[in-house]
Amino acid sequence: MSTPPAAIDADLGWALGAVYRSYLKAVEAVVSDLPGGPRGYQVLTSAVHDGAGNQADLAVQLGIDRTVLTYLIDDLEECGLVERQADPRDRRRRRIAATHNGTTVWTQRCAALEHVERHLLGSLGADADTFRLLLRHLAAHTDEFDPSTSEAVEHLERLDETPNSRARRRKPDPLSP
Amino acid sequence: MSTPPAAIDADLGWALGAVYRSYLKAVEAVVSDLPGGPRGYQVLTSAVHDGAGNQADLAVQLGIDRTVLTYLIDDLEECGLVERQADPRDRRRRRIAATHNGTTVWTQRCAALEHVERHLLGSLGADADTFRLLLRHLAAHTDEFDPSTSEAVEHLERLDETPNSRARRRKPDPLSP
DNA sequence: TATTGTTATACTCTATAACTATA
DNA sequence: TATAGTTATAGAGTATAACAATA
Repeated sequence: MSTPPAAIDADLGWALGAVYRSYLKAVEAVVSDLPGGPRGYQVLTSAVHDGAGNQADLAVQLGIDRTVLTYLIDDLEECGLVERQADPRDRRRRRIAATHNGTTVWTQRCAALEHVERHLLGSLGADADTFRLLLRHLAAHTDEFDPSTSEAVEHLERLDETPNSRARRRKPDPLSP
Repeated sequence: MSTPPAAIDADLGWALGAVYRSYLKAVEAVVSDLPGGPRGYQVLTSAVHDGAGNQADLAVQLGIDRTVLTYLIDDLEECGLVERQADPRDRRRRRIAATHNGTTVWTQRCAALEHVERHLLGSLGADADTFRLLLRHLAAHTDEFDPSTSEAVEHLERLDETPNSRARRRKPDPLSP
């Protein structure tokens, strides 16, 4: 067999996953003692900057379920990094605010993360800033992408409806092309 | 409070996560009927291109445990997409090869994914190719990054050893800056 | 009635340990 | 003895459903 048309290196999803895993591994040393690890740090970031009005919005922003966020904030609050403040205008809502200690901890970790990220993007050389810029732009515009309106699905030939079974010991139907 | 120094949008980890989640959501419609979803597709990609010599290498490449890969290949094999072939030179090793059907399915999905990815990166305009290039470069060089040798950890002020407790109902020690 | 957040519970996904077979 | 792969099991992570408080 000659050179394959597109090896796994060409797969955008694989590359995204590989870089993301690499990032998580690199960052672990800096934030592993925070409850929730990298995600706990992101909650702290949002709290320091008053990023989200309430928990529901914050959960969407972080891509997690609101019930998961409850436990996460519980731990951060018990560590004295953030605190829940009732919104006087809507007493159902809770504003997540960083404590003084939380702000100090965040500032330190943020500086350390800058070093890690610089190292992580080091192989890009002068293009590291370009990558940051493009990635930030993408992240800011993800909500504009609606898969349901994509023509990619229509492009895909119709397949027999074989629902994806993740159950381990179930014999799946063979996929026909 | 004036403009915060660095909101969550500036966080590289958040941006990576947001884009990665967006990718997974976008791709789901194309690969959801494959066992393992996007990851099953990646195994199929590797199988089509003879990407990994054995399962252990493939597991490392995909960032998953080898025991997880076993179940994943089980399902793909039962669907008739890949098959395990014993390596004649080391009969412990199994080569994961795509079946004829698997190659056909992969070719179709790969074409559909191209559309999804183009749509996903659409907001970057002409810079989409640049982003792909930089991301691929990063993914190819992730192994060069060793967090243990990073100066970022030394940059971080020494903290009391407060191991990260993910247990839900345990009172964690308060973090001192 | 709808929404925010919480809690209990069930489910999914992943990792650990022990095993077989090959080297 | 060490390694590749498998299996059973335990564990971590996540989501579903029911609830209380507020709108």
